[in-house]
Amino acid sequence: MSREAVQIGEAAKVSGVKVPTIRYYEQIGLLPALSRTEGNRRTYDAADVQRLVFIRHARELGFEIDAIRALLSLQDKPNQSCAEADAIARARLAEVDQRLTSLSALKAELKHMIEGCAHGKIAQCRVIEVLADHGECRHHFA
Amino acid sequence: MSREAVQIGEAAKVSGVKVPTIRYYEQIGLLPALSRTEGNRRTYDAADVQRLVFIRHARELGFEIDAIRALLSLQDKPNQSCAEADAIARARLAEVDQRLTSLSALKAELKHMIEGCAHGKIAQCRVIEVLADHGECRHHFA
DNA sequence: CTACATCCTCTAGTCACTAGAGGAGCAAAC
DNA sequence: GTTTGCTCCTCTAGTGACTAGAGGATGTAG
Repeated sequence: MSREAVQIGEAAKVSGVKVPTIRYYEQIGLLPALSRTEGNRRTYDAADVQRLVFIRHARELGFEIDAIRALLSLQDKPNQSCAEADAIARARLAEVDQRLTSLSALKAELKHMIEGCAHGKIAQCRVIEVLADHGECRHHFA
Repeated sequence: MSREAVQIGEAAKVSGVKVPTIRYYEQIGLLPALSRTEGNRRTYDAADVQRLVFIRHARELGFEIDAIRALLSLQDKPNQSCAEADAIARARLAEVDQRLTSLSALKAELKHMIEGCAHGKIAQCRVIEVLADHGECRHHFA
């Protein structure tokens, strides 16, 4: 119905992506060429804003721009076979799994640190010790 | 006993921090001024290597350089109160918790996508949808 | 019609590295 | 004793993903 097209400031407010970042995303080709007003201002319709929200979420979750680009390319051609999507999804899943493992370990360590700190001096804290000595950690993070 | 002083390559191998990164850390003052050999080569004793391991772990776990600098400064004056270290740890814990929540949700959706993809088209996958619409997510991440 | 917000482009800065050029030190092989 | 080859040195520049600022155009409200 309504051709609700907003300008960049409103798009930023709604999507949660900052104005210069939106322009940056356009520059690197993460957003398609946008329509402009007479006065050369970018306009964003609902789909564009949706795309921005998607990008923000993915970035917050630690996806790199190239991974997001891949996912977006899938979104743009939704009738293809799933082989490609499957490959991308599996790769991301592996990445996510590894991140989860590392973060769980970190969480345990941080809790431990805070508990240790509750009653003492740094000399008794294990923050540094834990991070310096932590034997079973994984070297390759992401 | 042994004044085991190694050169940068060995220090890198043992600590898991790359050679140029070690030099970079020295440059930004994360490592103290190092002793050099006659031929101007950096030498690292056990404590230096320990410090590098500590830094690597902290970086892998998502600590920023400034946070690490703070922790190291605490390490260097270990008789002070823990308040500062505690604050740093608590801040990280909150962030890590949030990240864990988001990643768990994403993992579920990626699994769902892979399952869904086994028999269908991308149109039936929910990853993109989920990332675009995810309502209960938090905007302010770090 | 003048203020003022919002937009435009462009360049440069940030963080935490990473890569490369060009050269010196040092150990062993010929 | 010199040549091969490895590790090291400094220095500059490049990366990813933004972020900040200059300087100017547009669009709206009083």
